[in-house]
Amino acid sequence: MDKRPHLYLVDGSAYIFRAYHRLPPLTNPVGTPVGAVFGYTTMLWKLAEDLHKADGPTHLAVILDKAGRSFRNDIYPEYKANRPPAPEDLVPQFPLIRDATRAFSLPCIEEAGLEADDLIASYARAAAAQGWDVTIVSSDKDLMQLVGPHDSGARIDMLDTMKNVRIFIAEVEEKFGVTPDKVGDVLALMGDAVDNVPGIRGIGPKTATKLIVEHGDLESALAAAPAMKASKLRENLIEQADMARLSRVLVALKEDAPLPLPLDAFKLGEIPPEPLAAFLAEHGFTSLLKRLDAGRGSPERTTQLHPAKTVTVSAAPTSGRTPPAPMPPIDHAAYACVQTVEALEAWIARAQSARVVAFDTETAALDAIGADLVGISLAVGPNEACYIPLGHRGGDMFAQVPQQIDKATALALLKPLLESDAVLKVGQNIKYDINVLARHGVNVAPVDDTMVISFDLDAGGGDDAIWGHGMDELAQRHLGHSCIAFKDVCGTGKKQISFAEVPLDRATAYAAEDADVTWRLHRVLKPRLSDEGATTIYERVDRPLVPVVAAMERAGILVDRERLAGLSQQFAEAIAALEAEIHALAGAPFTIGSPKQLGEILFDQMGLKGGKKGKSGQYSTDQSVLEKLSGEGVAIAGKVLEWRQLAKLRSTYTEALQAAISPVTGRVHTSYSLVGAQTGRLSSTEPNLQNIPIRTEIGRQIRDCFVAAPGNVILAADYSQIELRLAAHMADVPALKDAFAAGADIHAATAQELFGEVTRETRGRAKTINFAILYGISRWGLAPRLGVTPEEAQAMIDTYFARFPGIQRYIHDTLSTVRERGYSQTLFGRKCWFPRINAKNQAERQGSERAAINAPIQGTCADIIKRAMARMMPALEAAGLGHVRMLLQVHDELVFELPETDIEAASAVIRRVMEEAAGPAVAISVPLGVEIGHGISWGAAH
DNA sequence: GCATTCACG
DNA sequence: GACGTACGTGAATGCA
Repeated sequence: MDKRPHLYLVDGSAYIFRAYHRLPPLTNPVGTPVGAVFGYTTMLWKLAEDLHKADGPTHLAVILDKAGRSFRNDIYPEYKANRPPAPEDLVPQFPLIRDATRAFSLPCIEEAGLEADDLIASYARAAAAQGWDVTIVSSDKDLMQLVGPHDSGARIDMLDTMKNVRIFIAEVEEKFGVTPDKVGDVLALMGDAVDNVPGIRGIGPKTATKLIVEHGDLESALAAAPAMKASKLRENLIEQADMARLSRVLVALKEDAPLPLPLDAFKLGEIPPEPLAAFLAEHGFTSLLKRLDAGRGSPERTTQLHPAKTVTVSAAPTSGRTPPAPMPPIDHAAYACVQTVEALEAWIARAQSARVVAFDTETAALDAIGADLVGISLAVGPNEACYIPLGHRGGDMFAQVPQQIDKATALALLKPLLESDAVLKVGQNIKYDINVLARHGVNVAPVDDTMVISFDLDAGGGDDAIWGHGMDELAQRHLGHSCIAFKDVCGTGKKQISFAEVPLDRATAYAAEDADVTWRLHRVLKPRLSDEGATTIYERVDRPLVPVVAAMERAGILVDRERLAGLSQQFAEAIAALEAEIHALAGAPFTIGSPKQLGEILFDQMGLKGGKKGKSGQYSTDQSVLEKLSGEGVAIAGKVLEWRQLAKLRSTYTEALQAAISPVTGRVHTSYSLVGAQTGRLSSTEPNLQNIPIRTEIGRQIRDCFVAAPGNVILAADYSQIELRLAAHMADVPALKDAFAAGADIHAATAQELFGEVTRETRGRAKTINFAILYGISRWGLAPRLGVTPEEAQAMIDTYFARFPGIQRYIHDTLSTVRERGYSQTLFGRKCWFPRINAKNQAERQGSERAAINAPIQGTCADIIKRAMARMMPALEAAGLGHVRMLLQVHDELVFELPETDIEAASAVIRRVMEEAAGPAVAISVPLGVEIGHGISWGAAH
């Protein structure tokens, strides 16, 4: 079976305008400006590389605008009339675009009287009609009208090569709030200043979308105008209806233009290297020329990187995704150690022209906020990597300090590269490197993170053990390579040395390998995002979050050390007193903290009733067991519970938090993991600031130790019952949705439905059952929590399902999808894999089923708050509140620090951003409630 | 290194 | 007749 044809239509004219503004003003050897041409050439090169991918092009054509009038000028003379002339140094580049296209031996189409958009539309429709997939290489919003599936089974999508983003229906909806077939209607209402399409005065994108969503299309919106309440909008809609209709015609694409060349003429074959080489040489594009030459000299490498002579379409496999072509094995001897400014400048130039550079920072410790920068490694291709030592010392006080570039000098040279919009920086857990470099005044952007990409592709995956996303594991899994172990370089335990003391040859092998592996992982993993439908979650949710979370970690939070120390002392005294009491009650001293000893004391020595645990043969002494005993009047049980609470609070919180205060900033900086929870939640470590006590009065005192700087307040904003709201929406449960819409107490409303009356007792039971639903319910799980028999629990579950019928359907549909596909998805498309969903072992299988029921709900909640976080600072800045600091995220809560004078203004922005965070990608049919509080401490903010 | 316990959403 | 139970985390502790 042959691969289905896939036509790429390159919007050449639009591209060079963007490239011109994005790229530096390069000139060729004879002084002609060629910056935009270089960008264009690089793009074609990249597209040619995609030949290897299953969704890469089999056919390709470049479409250009022909100078002069188009048929739209006949309809509306002012069309595009207010365009300023092209910049002086862009004009001579237009003809070079044609040269570049010819150099690749690619067809180039232009037609008088037609704009590129019309030719693209006509070709796209013609190709789709005969069952070809089509990718329009452009980001022009007018062309978004074309995106979507075709009756023939083919699909038309778009590719923005500058942002490296695929645009399909979801992305169009994200931009316009409507499906692609309605984009023309929205454009007609809002008009287009650049093209001088009039639209309707006073209507921008927001109103246009709203009108089309409400009324369905342009004519219906215009027809509905007289019935609207009197307003400027109504007046304009009525008065300028004809302008809107004219605009509708102007923005419509001509989809039936005669095709100057038949589709078959666009078939891609070998790209002859000679004309390309001549063109690259003429314009001084030496980096590309070198790659082309390298390709010609070594055919194996040619096939993986270069659009040279061995590249043929027929070589593409027939179905599925093409595995990335093999890369040469890791060769540590190929790595360079950069010790002079000249060598560094050469590497920076290579990275600039490669446009993608993997990099990694080495530090003296694992603390991004405080550790010293020891070196930086870069990679621009497989085995094309270097290490730049910056802070190495001799191994001991007598050894010589190795030759290194001065740190400040090197960073000043690297800064433009690391901050350049035109160069993508790739890292493995790049949040760490962002934070290290932020301390040196370098703001790394734009970035890709191979760890996060891996997570968005494979969360929860793996056959038995859960797959990790650490570099060593990824290298093993995707590259078949075992990385040099850190402990082989620095040792372990007492003999461990700082990376700063590692000799340069070994440091180079280790550090440059990290960058090389990261570069290779990026090459393998990034294309999978679009192949496997993970682009949206990565590009719209997780990727934008990386710098945001990095900034939160750097901000840290102030804790009151003296107050913590006071609590610690208080707890210690109480613990000592309890210890004496417990030993007296037991009749002998023992280690209270040992569940094993405690179990023997309670159940063997004292002869109390209790059960053994399966595997270890040890008595269970957890809270529920001790509470039961305590309720039966066993004094020692209550004392142990009290002892455990205080011991926990002291060791995990009051002591550990004091130790966590950074000597550099005086604040506590947690580290968030973006890949820590399979559902998409963040997790927090060192210290974990997502489990600070709040549920008991005694624990709550610890929250009071998290304070605002003088003159500031802590502001906490919580989504109220968000998981239950999302469950109501996702399972489409009218009774629950109505209750939320009415602002009711949801547990009370549930109690009313289930038990016919609301008392403290029934509300409590309803709350338990509501949670049980979110977690994947079972009669045996519910029964002990309600203190009823499994049969009684089952009866309540049945009543719940009867009253809220959507729930059972949601559970059933979710499970059958997961069984079939192997993964669940959130409303935003985040996948979570469940490899054990069809396990033979019932316990294992049922465990997976419960997790699979919960994952879309918990994950959607995570997606929503992540979107809020990514939008928060821009929204605050727009309101003149850029100094507000977002400090913490606790799953459904965001914590801020701000001057007390800004409480009101900031609250309004924060509430709006959080409430609207699902849109426009997803419309939730239940309001997302946000509760905001503030005070001098985190405790006081609740 | 593993099991147990318990802090949070 | 089992499974021995709610979902998702991280840290401290005791013990082999």
